[in-house]
Amino acid sequence: MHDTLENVNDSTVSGLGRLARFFGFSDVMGRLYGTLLLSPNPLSLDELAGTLEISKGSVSMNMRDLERWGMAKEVWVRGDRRKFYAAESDMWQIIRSVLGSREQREVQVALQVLGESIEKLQAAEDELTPEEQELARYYLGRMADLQSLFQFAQLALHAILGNGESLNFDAVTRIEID
Amino acid sequence: MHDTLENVNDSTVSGLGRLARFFGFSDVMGRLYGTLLLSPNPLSLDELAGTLEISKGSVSMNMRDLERWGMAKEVWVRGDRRKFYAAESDMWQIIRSVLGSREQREVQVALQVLGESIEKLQAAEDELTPEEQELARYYLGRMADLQSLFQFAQLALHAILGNGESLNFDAVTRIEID
DNA sequence: CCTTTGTTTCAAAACGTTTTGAACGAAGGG
DNA sequence: CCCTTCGTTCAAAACGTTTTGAAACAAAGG
Repeated sequence: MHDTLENVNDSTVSGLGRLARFFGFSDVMGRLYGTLLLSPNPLSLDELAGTLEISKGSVSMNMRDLERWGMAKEVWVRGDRRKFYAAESDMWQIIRSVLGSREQREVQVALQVLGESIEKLQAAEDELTPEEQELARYYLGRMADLQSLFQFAQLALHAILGNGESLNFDAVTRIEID
Repeated sequence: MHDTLENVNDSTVSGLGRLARFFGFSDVMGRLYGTLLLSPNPLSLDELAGTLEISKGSVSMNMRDLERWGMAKEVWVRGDRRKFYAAESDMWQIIRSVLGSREQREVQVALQVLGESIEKLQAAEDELTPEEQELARYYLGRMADLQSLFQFAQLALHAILGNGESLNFDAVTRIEID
């Protein structure tokens, strides 16, 4: 295969590995996704293992995760018993899937815990010594700061995720914050 | 100290550890920041090591990183040779610092690499066999997909970072995507 | 200067994560 | 049925990261 094609393939695959890492996935997941993305045809487990030079076991486990996140799907090839995989090509859907389930839940939990902390601090006021009361007030101030931060994150996520519409990248041209 | 105060402290500190991890920092950095955030007074290196039950060496190194990212600052106490630290309380500034330098650079690099790949593919067209040409065209399609994705990320970062104005959380109320 | 107190550095150890490969299971085909 | 091919699982090994603690260093104060 021509050098240029190989170079482009390499840098894309390793770049997607890096991106996967950044989002808290494994490097291998990103590389598998990249390999599939740059393959016009679906690839078998053995082909993936061969191309990336990793064990079949690793491919098997990581492909399962990729499927769980909707980043790849199985493709059935008539008359072939093997599993073939293709990359999910709608990247916006992948972003939505990750931001919408994982990230949104994180923010949700954080806000929940903060809310509970605030309630507990307020409820306990009577039992506190004067010094403790002062500290409790201080804590309440910091809790409020953290709350604003996570509320902002929630707003940003909602804005990006929209109201359930699928969103074409090329149509995304303006984001505004007041 | 009252149970409620300890519980709130614990969950905040460990929550910030989690958040730090999420952003690719060390757990300890987040916990140190949390401890400082919930302390009305600046804390010394030994107090931090004692509170979090980690070694002084670890505190020393992680506090340096916190300072590098502008998440904490030294506070000089008259007549005391020790270093005292306080959390940077403007969280928006921290977000700006992280998104603006680290994340933005990542996106920048990705776009750069993609651009180069596209150029290389176009430049090499003449040297390719017909099959390779077909693959090259396929690659160009995928490169374009990735480009849109990173361009979107760039837009989102710009929107959040604004044009250099400092941004009050409570004033952030609307993000729009068309 | 020397001592004391505080901080930084860094190699070794502890720890956690990822990868492997062999064993097992499943699913045809002969 | 047995044999072959493919996929999955999981314990052990490899690997990478984080933590520690001791030694070096720095900065007063006596």
